[in-house]
Amino acid sequence: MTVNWNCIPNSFFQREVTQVAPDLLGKLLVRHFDDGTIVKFRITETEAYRGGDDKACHANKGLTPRTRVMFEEGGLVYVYLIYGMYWMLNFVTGKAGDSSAVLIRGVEGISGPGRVGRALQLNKSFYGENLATSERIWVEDAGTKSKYITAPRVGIDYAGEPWISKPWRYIVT
DNA sequence: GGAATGATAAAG
DNA sequence: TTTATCATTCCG
Repeated sequence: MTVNWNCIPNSFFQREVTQVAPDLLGKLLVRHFDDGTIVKFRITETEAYRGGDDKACHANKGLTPRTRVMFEEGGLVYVYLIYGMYWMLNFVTGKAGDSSAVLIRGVEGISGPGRVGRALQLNKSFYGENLATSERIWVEDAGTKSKYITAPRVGIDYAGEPWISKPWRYIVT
């Protein structure tokens, strides 16, 4: 069964995270639920988390079992349970060893990254899911380009400057 | 402003 | 083992 014939190839994600993040805006996040229902969400807000120097990126605190997938090649899913109740949805970007990822911060009709995870009924089984081969979650090109603005990222005060001020948050206008 | 709520990581 | 820390959201 090829329900995801239109999914974006992994090569899309294997670029600079600061390019992938704005490119994801306006694209369709597709969720195939266990009961067969397919729902498509238009991505309206993303944030780039760059490996290497960026202290706001989880992977920068050190390679752990949880952040390991970010060191893999782009096109994988990184899900993270925050505050014990919300699953954050991230896409791993870059080549193997780059430890970069894009946080899906908002989709159309839903504001807030925690609510995105709840709407998608995410759980830890999505950790490491490959967007190109998954039959549960993937991304499609909507064929449209969206205008967007940039802004500083949210909720990363612990990272300190200059990372707090980096305009790596992308919002569809 | 502060609580809810659970996995993770670091310390003892 | 315990404790502090969260890429958040909702209620007052």
